[in-house]
Amino acid sequence: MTLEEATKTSGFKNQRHKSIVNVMFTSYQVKSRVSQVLKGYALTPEQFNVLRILKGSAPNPLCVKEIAGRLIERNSNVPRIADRLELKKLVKRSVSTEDRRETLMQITAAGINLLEAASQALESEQNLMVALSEEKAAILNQLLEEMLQE
Amino acid sequence: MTLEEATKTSGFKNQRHKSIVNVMFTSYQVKSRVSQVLKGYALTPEQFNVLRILKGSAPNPLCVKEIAGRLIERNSNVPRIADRLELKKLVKRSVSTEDRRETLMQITAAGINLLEAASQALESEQNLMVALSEEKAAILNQLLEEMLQE
DNA sequence: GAACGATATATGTACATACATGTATATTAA
DNA sequence: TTAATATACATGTATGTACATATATCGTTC
Repeated sequence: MTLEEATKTSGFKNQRHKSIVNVMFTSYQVKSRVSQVLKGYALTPEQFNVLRILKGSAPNPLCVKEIAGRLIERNSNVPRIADRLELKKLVKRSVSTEDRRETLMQITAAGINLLEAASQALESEQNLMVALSEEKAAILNQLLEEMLQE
Repeated sequence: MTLEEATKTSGFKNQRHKSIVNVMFTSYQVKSRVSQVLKGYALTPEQFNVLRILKGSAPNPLCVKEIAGRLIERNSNVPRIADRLELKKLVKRSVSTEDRRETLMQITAAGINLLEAASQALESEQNLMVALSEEKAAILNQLLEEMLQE
């Protein structure tokens, strides 16, 4: 499905205006496909990202602030995502002894197992999600980064 | 802020993998900037989009299904967005006489006024949001559309 | 070391998405 | 024409974002 079909709109003021809508549309499509794959593991994209960040630092725990700082969506409410992950026993929480204000989070063995299975599923779907050559993907990345400069 | 700074990640498996994260990151940044501008008009991006769609068909009303079909985010819950717009008297709802299952929505004069003011504000911020030439924006659009093909 | 301001996290509320289910109306089939 | 099915919308629940505020702890200053 193309952007125009999706929004039933053909009148963009200019290419830059179209880029704004296009980036949001493409992001939505990609995120939907990611969500579908993760649903098989009962994970939301946000929960998956928190697990991924925690695995990156395992076996060392990370504090909530550190996790929030690595998420794309900066206003994600890490304590509440953590609530759900803890209920599923995918992470453990503890109070830092160095700074008792900090809540440390650590991925559990069950969390690592689930994350690895989900990651593998996502990886094998990547070809379906991005129909671009490496060369074109590199150009796309360049343009996306340029887009946000001021 | 670049993608790598934002996510504190430098290890993408390949350019296509990076494109996935990059599209979501750029979309989030753009949507945040749009939200900021719209906040001055007490509108969320979703409310703005519904108003924009209704203005496109004004003075003819549209049914809920039709509006939902034109939104990027397909699972948006139009009745609830409509609730909020109606509270602010920006839209009117009525039952269709042709098919009493349908709820017709129509933008009010107040809705048109607010939409036009907000649109103008967004337009004048567009240069801040998209730091691309028209030529590069056209290439970006081409690549984004190619990305989703199967 | 007590008071003050800063910081880390938690929590409350409004809005939104994702999806299941309920309800009214329309359409189709028997 | 009635019964079954489909459609359009509304509503309930779980999850998440955005943002304001509360609470505990830390660091600093007097």
